[in-house]
Amino acid sequence: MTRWLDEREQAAWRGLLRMQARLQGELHRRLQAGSGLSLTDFDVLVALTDRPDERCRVLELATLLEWEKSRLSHHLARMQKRGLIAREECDDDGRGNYVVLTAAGRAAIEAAAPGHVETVRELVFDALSDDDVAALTRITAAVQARLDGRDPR
Amino acid sequence: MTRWLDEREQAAWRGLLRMQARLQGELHRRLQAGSGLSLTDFDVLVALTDRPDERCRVLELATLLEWEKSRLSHHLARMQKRGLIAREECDDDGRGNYVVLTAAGRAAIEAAAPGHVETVRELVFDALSDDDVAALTRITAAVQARLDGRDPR
DNA sequence: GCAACGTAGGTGACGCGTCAACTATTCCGG
DNA sequence: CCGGAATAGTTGACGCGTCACCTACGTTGC
Repeated sequence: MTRWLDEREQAAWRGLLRMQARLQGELHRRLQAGSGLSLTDFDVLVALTDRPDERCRVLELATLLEWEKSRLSHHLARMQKRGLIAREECDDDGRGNYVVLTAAGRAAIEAAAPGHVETVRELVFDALSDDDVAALTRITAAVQARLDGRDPR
Repeated sequence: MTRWLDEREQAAWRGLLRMQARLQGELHRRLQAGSGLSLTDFDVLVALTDRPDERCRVLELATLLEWEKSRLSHHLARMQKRGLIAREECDDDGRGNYVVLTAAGRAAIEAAAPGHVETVRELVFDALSDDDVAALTRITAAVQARLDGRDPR
């Protein structure tokens, strides 16, 4: 027997789906308009900026981002064409490649970041109380525990 | 001056982004594996099933789903090729088209729905308390109010 | 009754993500 | 060392979403 969602659950579920779609759309549009970067470009550039030497092996980057390697490979090819990143050969492993941030890439992320954070704050955190923020952290952690198969409750 | 996110805010934001990506991926994979439908197919079929006569004008459907008309048009073309929906001409408006559910479409959604709901329950609602569900509803509503420009706080 | 405009819907190109297959290198057991 | 397995990364085909543009029909005003 299927346990269908009751009224309260449906309201929450629909709210989540709709917020997700709209929020991502709006974040993407504003970031793109303000800086020419996509949300995914942003994630890649942030990951590279977080490294001390602004370089990273491809598969390690894929792990950091939790992306499939093929998705990353395609995306890096496009970003390279736009001059945001470059590749460097790896001395100790002939198969490997480093992805490195270019000057243009660093400039792009530095130009984009403040506006993006401001948008997140405006659309999300300005709308939430401290309790809401705590609840959101708790909720997202609980769902991810389920996704991990780590079973709480 | 940019108001960067503090620790608590970052934890919540990262949690939301990560949960979003993982949850959608898992829902998609399971639905696809169980029924051959994508999440978007599912949305289209649900919208049609909700109508008394299982038919709907294209642009009205686009409004219901909050999709761009061109996205819907492309998607309907693919679904039509797979036999899930069909089109019918509209008598009172020579430009218009009805999208109608086929027998195969109805069969597909009826086969897919119970498992999908079960997955949502298992991955989300089984992990949440009543308070969590209420908080989630509140949070998603607050963010959407911001997206609407309806400004609470 | 016809020009101007609005509306319903489709199309083509392009960027993106996934899947499966592929190349090139390294590792490891004998 | 050498043959097979594992690993790093790329590629191509295909489905999907967006944007800009297009066609065809309806509406409205003179």
